[in-house]
Parts: sequence; structure tokens; C-alpha cells
Amino acid sequence: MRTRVTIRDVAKKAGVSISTVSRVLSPQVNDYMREETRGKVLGAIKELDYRPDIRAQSLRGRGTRIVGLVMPDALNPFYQELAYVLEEVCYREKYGLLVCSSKNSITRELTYIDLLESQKVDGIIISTVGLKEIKLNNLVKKGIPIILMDRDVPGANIPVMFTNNYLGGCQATQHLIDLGHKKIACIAGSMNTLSSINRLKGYTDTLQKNGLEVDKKLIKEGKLIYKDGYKLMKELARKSSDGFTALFCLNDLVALGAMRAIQEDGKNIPSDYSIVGFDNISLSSVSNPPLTTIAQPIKQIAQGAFRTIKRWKKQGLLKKEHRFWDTKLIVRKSCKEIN
Amino acid sequence: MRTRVTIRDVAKKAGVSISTVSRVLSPQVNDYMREETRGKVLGAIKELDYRPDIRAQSLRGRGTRIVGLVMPDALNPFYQELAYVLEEVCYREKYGLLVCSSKNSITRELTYIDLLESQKVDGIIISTVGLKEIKLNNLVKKGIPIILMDRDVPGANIPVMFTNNYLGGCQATQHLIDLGHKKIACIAGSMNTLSSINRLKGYTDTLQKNGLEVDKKLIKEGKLIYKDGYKLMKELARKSSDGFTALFCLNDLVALGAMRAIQEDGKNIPSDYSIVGFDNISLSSVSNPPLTTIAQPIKQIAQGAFRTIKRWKKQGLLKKEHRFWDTKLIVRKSCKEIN
DNA sequence: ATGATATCAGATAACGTTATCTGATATCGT
DNA sequence: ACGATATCAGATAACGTTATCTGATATCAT
Repeated sequence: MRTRVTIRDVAKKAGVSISTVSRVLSPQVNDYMREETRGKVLGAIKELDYRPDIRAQSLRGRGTRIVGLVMPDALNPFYQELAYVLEEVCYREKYGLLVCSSKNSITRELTYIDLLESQKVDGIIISTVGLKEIKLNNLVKKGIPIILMDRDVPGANIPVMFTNNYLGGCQATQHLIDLGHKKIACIAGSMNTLSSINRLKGYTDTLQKNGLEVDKKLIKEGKLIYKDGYKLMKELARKSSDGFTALFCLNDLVALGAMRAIQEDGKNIPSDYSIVGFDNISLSSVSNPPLTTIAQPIKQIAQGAFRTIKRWKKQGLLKKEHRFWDTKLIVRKSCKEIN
Repeated sequence: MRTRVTIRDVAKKAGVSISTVSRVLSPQVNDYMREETRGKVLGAIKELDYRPDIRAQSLRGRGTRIVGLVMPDALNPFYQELAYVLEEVCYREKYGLLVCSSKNSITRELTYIDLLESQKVDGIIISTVGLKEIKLNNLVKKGIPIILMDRDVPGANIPVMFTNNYLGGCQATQHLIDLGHKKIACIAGSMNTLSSINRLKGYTDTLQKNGLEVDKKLIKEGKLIYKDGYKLMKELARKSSDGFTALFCLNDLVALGAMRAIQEDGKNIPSDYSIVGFDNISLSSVSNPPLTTIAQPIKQIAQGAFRTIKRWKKQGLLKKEHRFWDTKLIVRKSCKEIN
């Protein structure tokens, strides 16, 4: 239970002043130093197993080397994978990642923002549930870089990293059309998030562009979770007089639920129904059959968000920065040509 | 891009001294203050939307209100759920959780420990890949509470939170025996982690206790991932002359992989094979059929770890503290009585 | 009144760093 | 040999807090 090792201890052991140790730790441009002195300091550091205190460093204007990630649902595989790649990005730059799940609660979201403010994190990356323009602009005024993901807040002067959800909807639908499908159902999310709206718009636009009719009865709305996928597919199948042969699900979880419903009814994928999902969660590659899906550009989003934070810290916020990253069709075994 | 709001700004706006603001922020035992003064301060705090700087507070002996979680595999659903409940525990106490995945690399693990040391986190909760006794004891000497999860390090004087893996292995096996199964196969993990060893020991001991033979040919070793479950089940089925009717998988991912292999071969679960998994990941409740499994006491582990850290900070490390939390059998639809 | 005590709040010194200022040598051209 | 310059390293003041010390009033019993 010995006391903590500080720069003072290192200086003492090396027989130099605190300043000199600091110079070794964080060299400036015009810092000269004898190799011998540096060696003594490095030796003392190693011998004492000393770690500089980031809190103290950050009080002197350096950052805290922490970024906060606030996400609505930490149990959703898509966000889990996003957190995973973001952590990797942070790791490479020796930043820590503080993960916060708001659980779709505005109160939780605000509490977490408070916590991150108090921690003076170097930036916040958030897929927000209910942050309002004023709050966001206040954060910016306080000098806290904040990056939105996936969900824009109108009026807020904040960078946003978007998945090109519209493109994804188009790619999925076009793929099914290219395989010869004419009647394509869709299990959509609740229509209050932009990403759902855009994916669905990609779907309807692509149908129309190919001269196919948009049939409202083939579009089901629900939450983007496994259970709803299962339930809504059962509903669709019940009145399958409509005779659709393909299904576009707005995310993989829903697609997996739908697949279960189909298989439970003794039908086969892809012989009876072709299915395309969205997100490319790792589960979708090991489902039975492996799911054809739309991959979100999570690496680009994570990198883009992190880099924007660093740039912001250095050069200040430039101008409103909206970035769209393209999705990609991942073909697996859940779709089949039809004639 | 206004500058940051500090306690000084609050004091100025309220027309009091910095000390008085601090007294409002963190009241001591013998602090008297006129209600009027407190009111003025609180008003100024609200008006300026001030957040105390935890870094500065922590320099004055308070903690950083951050704990670090180091886990070997952030893509493993079990660890994801553990992180999830731990985050919840931290949230309730207004702590932040810094998540670090070592990806089973010792180098990464050490780098992350360095980072957490520099951040002066209030505690580290780790399921370690390769930390050695000396390193751990050094951390303790430096006053950093560190809690091991699931994997002990012999010789280190550190609290450990264990799942009672042996009990889990017994429960799973006994359940299958109670259903009348005599030939029970097992897909095990690689035998260099204690948890795998103990689960397997629970399996073999329970077989013997019930007068059943342990058949080495029915035990397969591999990594505890989906792919290996699939592959090893195929191997087992190939020489199914052995005629086993039930399967105990050392985790759910493996069980899911095995289920896929079984279904691919046109066999039915639970008619042809009864299966029990381990971990009770959320996926296991929505698989087809839903998987009977052994639930790990993740809530207890998370709470236990967090509380031990707080106690440690307050009272110092008491004595070697090994805690075992019991597993629980979760019966779903993947097992069937046999006659 | 007077001193003792309870109630309030400011000044000050830390916590562990780093940027700036300052001072001391060593090296050099003339 | 001398001042100018390059090279080195210490002293000091911040960063934003809180604990301690100290001083000022208000209240009370005598």
C-alpha cells in the first residue's frame, strides 16, 4: 500500500529537477538535453515503473485522451460492432473509450452527457435519442467536440456521420429485382428515425424505377428487433395470398426473426422466400442460411468521427460537416433467382 | 468557442469566494452556510451551466470515477453482456466505464493496463489473458484496486470473482441424465482455461456419480466459437456409431454452431439430439429451438467486482478474497425426455 | 457590557503536471 | 581573451479543484 509514484520521485531518483523529467516526458521543439541526462531520467522512470498522470497533464491544457460513446442500445449487435471498431481506432491512438448506453432514454442520455462533461472528455460521439439543438450548441460553446452518428438534429451546428441508408435500400431492392423477383415485401422500422425512412425510401424508389408497384400491404412496421421480425413475418405469411417471393428487412435482427418464422412454417429459404437484411452483423454470416445483407460502413464512420474530433480540437470547428458513407451489398445464400 | 466555465466564473457571478462555491459542491461535515449564500451559488451554477472538473477534483484525493474493464474478446456475447450489466452498475453510482478489449493479446492487455494506470482509474476489472503475479502485485502496491474475473493468477494477492463453473457443468449434465440420456457427448474448450476445465470436470464427475461411463471419444476440444461448434459436431456425427443422444456444449456459441450442423444434416432438435449450452447469451433464447442452457451469474459478478473496488478504496485491501457465484439451469426447448 | 461560543466565508496551500522565464555553462569567431 | 551564441537545466507560475487555517460577525449567558 505504498504511495503513488509521481514526477517528483522520478526527479529525485534521477538527481535532476522536475522540469527535466517533464522535458523527457513531453519534449518541446526547442528543448536541448544531454543524452546522459535523458538516460538517467529514463532509467529512473523504468526503475520506479512510473506512469505520468493524465489528469494533471490535462489540467495543463492537454486533452484527457478519453472519448465518450453514447449509444441507444448496447445490446443491438450493430452498435456493439460499432463500439468495437471505435475502440480499435481509439486504441491505436492511445485513447480510452468510455461507453455509455442511453437505453433509448432521454434522461439517461442527459445524465451521461453530464458525466462526460465532468470528465472533460476530448469528444463525444453520439447516436442521440433526444438531444435538442440548444443543448448541442451549448456543448459546442463549451468547447466539447461532439459528433452525431446516424441521426441528425436539425438546427444544430454539429458534424454528422451518416450511413447512406437510401443507397442501402436501393442496393437491397435492386439485388432482389435483378434476381427476377416482382413482389417484394418489406419489414420496416418505426418511421420516426431518419435511417429507417431512408432505407424504406430506397426500397420504394427502386421498385418504381423498375416499373414495379409499391404495395402498402407488403410493408410492415415494427421495432427493429428479433421478436418483431418473427411476429411481422407471421402476419405477412398469414395473408400470403399476395404471393410475395422476396423480403427486404430493415436490419439483420429482423431478418433473422423472419427467417425463424419462415422455417417454423416448414418453408425454405431461399427456395420459397429470398431475404435481404441490413447491417451485416457478425451473426448474419453464420445463420442458416447465411444472410445476404447490406453492410454499413462502420469502420469509416468510426474513423471519420474520431478524426473529426481530433481536427476539431486542433483547428476548431470548421463548417457544418455532413458525411455520407456508402453501404455495400454482401451476397450470401439467402436469395435465389426466380423465373 | 468561448472558454471553459470554471469554479472561478461561478464564484464571480455569485459574488462569493471560490471556497464557498466549493463548499456547495462538496459539503464537509462541519460546513455551515447561510441558505441565501447557497442559493446564490446554485443559481450561478445553473445559469452558467457549470460542471465541476473531475480531473481537478481527483487531483485533490477524490477518485476519478472511472473504472476500467479489460476483456479478452469484445465480440463474445458473454463478455458483451457482462460489459452491459457492469455499465449499468457504474451508471447507478455515476461512474464511467472504460472498456478495453485485449483480443487475447498479452501486448494489448499490457498496453491497456498502462493506459488505465495513466488515467488513474479507480479500479480495474479484468479477465486476464496473460498478466503475471509480479505485475499484479505491483499494481496493488501502486494503490490501484484490481479485480480478476473468471481467471485466477496463482500467487497474486488479488480478489477474484468466479462463476461456479463446476456446478454449471454438473447442472447441465444432471439435467440430461434426468431426462434419461445415457450417452452424452461434450464439446469442450481448449483445456488451458480454468473455466473450461471446471465445466468439463462437472460433466465427467456427474456422469460417474450416476454410474455412467466417460467416453473420451465423445469429448471434443476446440475454441469456444460458433465455427468450431459446427465443425466438431460434424465430426461427432460422422462416427455416430457411438450413438449418443445428447450434447453438452461448453458455451452457447458452440451450441448454436452444433445446432446448425445437426439441422443441416436433416436431424431434429430435440428429437434426435438434446442440447444444453452455457452462458445464457440473449441469442440462446431466440434460437430455433430456444436453447436450454446454464446461466452465468453476471449480475452478481459485476456487482461484486464493483463493490469490492469501492470497499478497497475505502478500507484498503482486506484479505485474499475469492468469491464463487452459482450458476442456474435455464430450461427451454432444446432437450427432450428419452426412454 | 463582556467574553465565550456558534455560524459563516475568505485566503492559502496543496494535488501532479507543463510552459515560460531565467540563469548557468560550453563553444565559437574574431 | 572577449563577447556572442548555442546548449543545457532549474525555479516558478499556472491548470481547477478541495481541506485547512484563519478571521469576521452574530448570538448568547452571565
